[in-house]
Amino acid sequence: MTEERLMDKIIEVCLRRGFVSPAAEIYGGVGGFYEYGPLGTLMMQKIIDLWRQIFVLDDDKVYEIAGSVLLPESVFQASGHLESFEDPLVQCKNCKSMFRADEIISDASSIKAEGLPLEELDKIIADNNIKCQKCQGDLDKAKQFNLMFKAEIGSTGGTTAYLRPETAQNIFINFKRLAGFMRNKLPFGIAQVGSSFRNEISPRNFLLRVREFQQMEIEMFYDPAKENEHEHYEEIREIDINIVTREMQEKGWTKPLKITIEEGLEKKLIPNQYMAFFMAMETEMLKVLGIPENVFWFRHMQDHEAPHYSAGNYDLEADLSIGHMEIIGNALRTDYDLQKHAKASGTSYEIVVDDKKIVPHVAEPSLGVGRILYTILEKCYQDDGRGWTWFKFPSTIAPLEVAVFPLMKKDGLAEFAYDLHQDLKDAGYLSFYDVSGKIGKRYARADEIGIPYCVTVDYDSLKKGSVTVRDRDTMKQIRIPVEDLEVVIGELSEGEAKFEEFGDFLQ
RNA sequence: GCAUCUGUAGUCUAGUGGUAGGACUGCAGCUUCCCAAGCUGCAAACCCGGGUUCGAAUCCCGGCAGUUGCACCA
Repeated sequence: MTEERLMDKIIEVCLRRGFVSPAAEIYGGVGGFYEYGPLGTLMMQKIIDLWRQIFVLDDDKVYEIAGSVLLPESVFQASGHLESFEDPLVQCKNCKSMFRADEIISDASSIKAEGLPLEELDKIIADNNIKCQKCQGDLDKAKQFNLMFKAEIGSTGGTTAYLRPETAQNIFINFKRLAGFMRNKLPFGIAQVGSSFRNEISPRNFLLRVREFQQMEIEMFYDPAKENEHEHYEEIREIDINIVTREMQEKGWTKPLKITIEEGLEKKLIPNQYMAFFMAMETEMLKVLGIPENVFWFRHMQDHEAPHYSAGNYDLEADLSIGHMEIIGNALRTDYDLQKHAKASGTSYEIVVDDKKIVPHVAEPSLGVGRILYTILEKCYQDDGRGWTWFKFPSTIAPLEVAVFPLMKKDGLAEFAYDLHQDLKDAGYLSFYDVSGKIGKRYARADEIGIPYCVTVDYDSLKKGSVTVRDRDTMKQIRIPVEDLEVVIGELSEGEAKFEEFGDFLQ
């Protein structure tokens, strides 16, 4: 008997219960693309809503935009993506290993081959008799591997364009107008949520490595001279975060360091208050989403791991069943992008601060919706060993928040229950009504998709006007008057009251 | 991308060169029924294309998709 992987169990539930499925499945599918079903979409919306509340709506200085997904080549020429996305690769004819052409050349000779055209790379490899690093076999011709999806705009194919590999570029290329909207006063942030595309060589691991993904990003613009004057610093100063420093990585670490934001800044483990703010809020957000604090941390990435635009990356990694996985990227982009676009376009991106002209610096939290969703699924997945499984979602993320069942279909119970369900929906709850099958099976069906509370209408409901409420995680029940139902569900969902506060457990 | 193994109803599977069974799920109903376990009935599948063959879902080739390993991952 082989142990079934946790990821496989989660995929199975996702397919069967309408969370996520492969794109174009009836035509054989297409690697790296997924479609969110009814429950997956509800969860995705809840993740985005929570992010928007925390990072955008709660902050007067942050506004959200919706930019174009397809952008002309000039944007990526300036941003540096064209250059760093197009790696020339060579393949060994014998063992089929792939190498980066410029790297294999610089390893084997003193020639700097970065950025050279393919023909020259081929010539250098031939002239210097460079062989495969593994088996000494002959190398095939170099070819470009482009991680951006290319498109042609116009019926005659006049303009080359690319699907954006990150949402951020929309914000940088609109900086002038956005700064104008913010009345040219720093600091301010521009947020965006939407699809980005990367033509990954080998998509793998379900939602974790995909070619189209939803990002939630903010570009926070600030004066680098005031990088430790964040408006909300006092509110986050004492929040605990987990961190893995570069020093720890060199020594080999087993457990992340738990420190307060304040300590992190004092010990220079966090570069500035803007990065600190995002790290604190991300920690809080994941906890609200049902991901325990002890399974994720911020890792200060090594220089060679950081993106081309970053002066320092503090990625949030989670401990998943398949290993450590980057869920959120926090990049210190400095003035890299604004300078690049200002120069390439001839637009001035300077802002006057204290009578001096500066180009703002940028701190960027980039959160992957799919990766966060998968992490929630994995961390909330419960298995009692008898083949019963359920998701222990908090109400904040549960795709459906309450289920209403009649104990039986007859004697008016069904009608009573259905009206109750409608009332809950009118009150704003994501309610689910089910009459099919036995009551126990309906509880199981609700548990499997993580509905936190089940309300059952029985004969006492008709006689005495009371219903039972069942807690998913303990399977315990209480009986409450029907008129209290909305308030009780509301307080339970908000986490304002404990289940047992509303009545004695039945049986 | 290379190598490897794999691809049968919604899910998990059995199976033979002569077009498929099961379990669970789903649906309809019975059972006065509060934790998926009773009964009846219904629905539902051989990844796609080509080849070999009288005949292939079963053999071969190619594609697509997935697993694992390598490589890649701004």
